[in-house]
Amino acid sequence: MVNAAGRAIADRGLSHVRIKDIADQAGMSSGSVLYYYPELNDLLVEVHHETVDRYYQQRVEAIHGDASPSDQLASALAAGVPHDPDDLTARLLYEMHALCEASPAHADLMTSLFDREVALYLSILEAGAGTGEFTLSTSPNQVARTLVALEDGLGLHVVSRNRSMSPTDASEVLRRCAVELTGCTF
Amino acid sequence: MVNAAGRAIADRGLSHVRIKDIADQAGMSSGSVLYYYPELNDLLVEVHHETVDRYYQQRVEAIHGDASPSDQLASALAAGVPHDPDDLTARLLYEMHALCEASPAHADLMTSLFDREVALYLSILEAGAGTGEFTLSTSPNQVARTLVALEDGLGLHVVSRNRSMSPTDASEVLRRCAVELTGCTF
DNA sequence: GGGTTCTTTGAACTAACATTCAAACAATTC
DNA sequence: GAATTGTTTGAATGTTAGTTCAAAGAACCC
Repeated sequence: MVNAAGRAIADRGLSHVRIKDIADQAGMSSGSVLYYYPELNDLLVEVHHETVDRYYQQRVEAIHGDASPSDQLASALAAGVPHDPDDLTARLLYEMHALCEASPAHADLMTSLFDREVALYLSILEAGAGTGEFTLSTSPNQVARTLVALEDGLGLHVVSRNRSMSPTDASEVLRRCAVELTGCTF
Repeated sequence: MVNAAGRAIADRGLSHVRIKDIADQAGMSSGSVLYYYPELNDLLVEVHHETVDRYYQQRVEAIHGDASPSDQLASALAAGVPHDPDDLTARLLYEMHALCEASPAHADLMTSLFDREVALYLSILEAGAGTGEFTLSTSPNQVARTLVALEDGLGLHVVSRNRSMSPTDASEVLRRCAVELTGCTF
């Protein structure tokens, strides 16, 4: 049902989604949706939660097979930008940003994802600095925050279908910036 | 009236704004709003247009008084991230991103702002490369696109009130990244 | 099987807005 | 100043989607 809600939101947009849409996606009636979520925002929070977890998990798995920090960085970067403007997870994450101002629960989820992504990069960067593969231009934390924020900006343009920023363009911008900040050549 | 609509949207959020809200902000009745904009989306496009123009104008003016490319870059960067999560213009720009998938008019506006911001950085970067103040790590276009996308990512977190990314943090991340990509020390 | 609780449904009800429009009002033209 | 055109209003209407709820159905327990 949380998945159904996610699909419905990605389909119609967060602001236009109806209870009926969620019910249809889940193959049930709107009464049943209300039965489980009398407070509809609770459902949105669960969708957000699942989306954040799924996204973070994807990123962890993306670097899982790689041994060297350089390879890990390359894999992390490749997974950092949506390859497709219709990417469900990416679209949901951006939609959810709109809810963060009004709802502390959503704000916590967004902040926690940011923090975890930064921590993920941080571990790669510190490992690479240790082996001498990377020569960081500034503090590891600063570099990690830069990469995460850059990913978010690039992803926003990809998902919004900016014609001057294709998924390929975005990957390339991110890669080049990472090369510059880490001194690592892939 | 376009201004009134902008205020109403920033107040209540794009998805919750009512015709009555716009009418109230403009000091007229809802009938009058419909009289001028039978197709309400036309009004949203005008709001977007004005917001994009105003934002770009602010950025041009921010660098206006500076003679050297280094100073111009510093000023451009300082204006590149909202100082306040409630910044009206920044909030509107992010709200409008949501409309770009469905409406070509909005998509054009977003793309045109991106292109103009890139062009603005490009002119500064090429000037600085000419005087030898900057040593660009990669193509000027690549650097310009990186800075604009990074601004957008940082701004998104500031506006969404990410507790791990204050306006001050964001400015610092942007500045450091620019130092690295241009070799310019402010 | 009878009883109890949990689920599901969809029709009826409600609330919130958008939209229409006749009438009043203001401005402009000749 | 009469006529015409442009503007504003707010009450009436229509539409959409959220919400309630009684009744039916399923699952479970003794």
